[in-house]
Amino acid sequence: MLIRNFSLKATIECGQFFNYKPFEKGYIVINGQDVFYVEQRDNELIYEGTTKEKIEDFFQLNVKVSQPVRVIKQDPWQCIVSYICSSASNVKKIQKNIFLLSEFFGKKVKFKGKTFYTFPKISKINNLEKITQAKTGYRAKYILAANKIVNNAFLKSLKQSTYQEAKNQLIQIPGIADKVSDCICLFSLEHHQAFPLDVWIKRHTEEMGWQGNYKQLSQKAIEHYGPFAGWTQQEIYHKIRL
DNA sequence: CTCCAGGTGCTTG
DNA sequence: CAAGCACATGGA
Repeated sequence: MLIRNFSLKATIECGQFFNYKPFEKGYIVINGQDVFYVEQRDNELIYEGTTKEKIEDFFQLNVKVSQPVRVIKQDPWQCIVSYICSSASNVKKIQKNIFLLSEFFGKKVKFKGKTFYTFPKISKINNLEKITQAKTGYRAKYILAANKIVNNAFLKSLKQSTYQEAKNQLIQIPGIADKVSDCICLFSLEHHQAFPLDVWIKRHTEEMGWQGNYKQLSQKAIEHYGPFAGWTQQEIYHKIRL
């Protein structure tokens, strides 16, 4: 598949998505129940174990934004759990949480001669002791609560909601507030304007001379960067972290 | 040993 | 509202 102005490495590793493992010259990606392999060769994207349609969906190739770091569209439930884990943590530790949760509650699959685990389906992450064993710390009780609240009806409603409505539903889940709900909106619900404000991005808004609380800063960003503010946020975040 | 990490919840003023 | 702190865990 041909793809220009794109960096698979930057897109996978920039901290928006956690459930991957470097493999051969590319990555094994685990998105919900899907396990597949991707690799970039110049302007070409090679994949195995999945379909063209799923690759296009995952990297949102229908979105005509041309930049090295693309916003990934991940499985919403996996995204919810991942970002509950993200508070006061770091990428490496979040990955550890996700890998362990998958091992304890997910399904074992063989792919390219190795063993992997799919992300647990909704309602499967139902044991507080095991969730704690996944090194999730004080977030364990939030994950358990999320597992109770999130069901098919919740997800269906979430997918049909506007950005604001989705945020309102997400913050009903303990462990999810302004920042995490924005991450879920941007990284799994196609709300491209969502502009997650973490410690790094807040520094950027200060440099822009913007002031106010989370909601006010978020609105400023959307006014300034437009309907794809979230994609700009990823670029800014990537540049700051380099 | 202390500090802090892609925050959030709870308690106070 | 906004400020201050606790919260598990692991790396610097």
